[in-house]
Amino acid sequence: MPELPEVETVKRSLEKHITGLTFSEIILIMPKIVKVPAPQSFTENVAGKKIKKIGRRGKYLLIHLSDNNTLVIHFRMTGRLVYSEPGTPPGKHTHAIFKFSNGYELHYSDIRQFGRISLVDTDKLDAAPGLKDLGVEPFSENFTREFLKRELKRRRTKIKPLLLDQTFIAGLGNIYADEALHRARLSPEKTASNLTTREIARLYPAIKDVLAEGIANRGTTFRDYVDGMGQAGSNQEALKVYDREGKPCLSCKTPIARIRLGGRSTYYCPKCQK
DNA sequence: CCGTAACCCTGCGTGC
DNA sequence: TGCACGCAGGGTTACG
Repeated sequence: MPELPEVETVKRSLEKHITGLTFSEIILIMPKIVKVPAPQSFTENVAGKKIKKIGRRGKYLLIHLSDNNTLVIHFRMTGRLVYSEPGTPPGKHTHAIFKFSNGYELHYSDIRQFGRISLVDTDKLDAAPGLKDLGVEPFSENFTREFLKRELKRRRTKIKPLLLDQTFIAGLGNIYADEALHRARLSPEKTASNLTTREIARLYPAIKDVLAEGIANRGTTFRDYVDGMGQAGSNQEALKVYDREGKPCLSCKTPIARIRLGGRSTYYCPKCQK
C-alpha cells in the first residue's frame, strides 16, 4: 500500500522519464476512478498537455501540466502507475491509459479500485478535496520536534491512530506508523498527550528515519506495490514489526503481537514498546 | 473531541 | 480449476 516512501519512489522513478512529455490521448477504461471533472472533460483536458513537473504531497502524486492544471493521483491500496512500452496491452485491472506523443504510455491500474484521479487547477491545489486538510509534510521544515511535542500534548487519542491521521502528519500509513513506534520503543496504545519529552525525542527522529529508510529501499512491496517503472521495492526486508505477528522481535525475541487500533491491524513488541 | 463502523472492492486464506 | 465465506486495508463519512 503506497504510503509516503512508495509515492515518493513512484515520483522519482517517473519524473526522469516523463517530465517534458506531451499527452496525446487518454483512454479511460473505468470512468469511476476519475473524481473530477466529468470523464469526457477529463480526457479532453489532459490530451495535448505537456508534463511540467512531478510532485508529491503526503500520499498524493501530483503531475503538473503545462496549462496550469494538475493531475492529482491517490493510489489508496493497490493503485499503480507504470511507464510502459508503446502498445502494451491493458491488464485485467488497467483502468486508464495515458498515451504520450512519443508512443509510450502511462498505465494506471488498481486491483481494488479504491484509488482516484482528479484534474484540478494548480493554483487551487491547496484547496482541492483531500489535499486541503492534509497535515504537515514529515520532511518539511514545519515538522519540528517542537511542533510534534506541541501537537501531541493537546491530543487525547492513542498515538498509533493519531500517526495515521493524515490531517496531522501527511504520508504515514499502517506500515510506517508501526515501524516508527517500534523504533521509538513506544506502545501504540499510549495516549498522545501522556508522552514525555524524552519519549517524543525518540519518536520524532523515528518517524523521519523509517520514512527515509523506506525511500532509500525504494518502498515496501508486499504484493502489489511497484514504482513508476514497474520495479518492486525492498523495504519489506527491513521491517521490524509490520506483518510479523508471532515472529520473534529482532531486538528481544519476544513474539510480535497484533492488536486492532482505530480499525487497523497494529503490530508491536509487548516487551520493547512500553 | 474521540471512538467505532460502514463503505468501496478483489484476492486470498481457511474450513468443509 | 471446488466452493462459500470472511478478512484486509486508506480515506471519507456517519453516528453515538
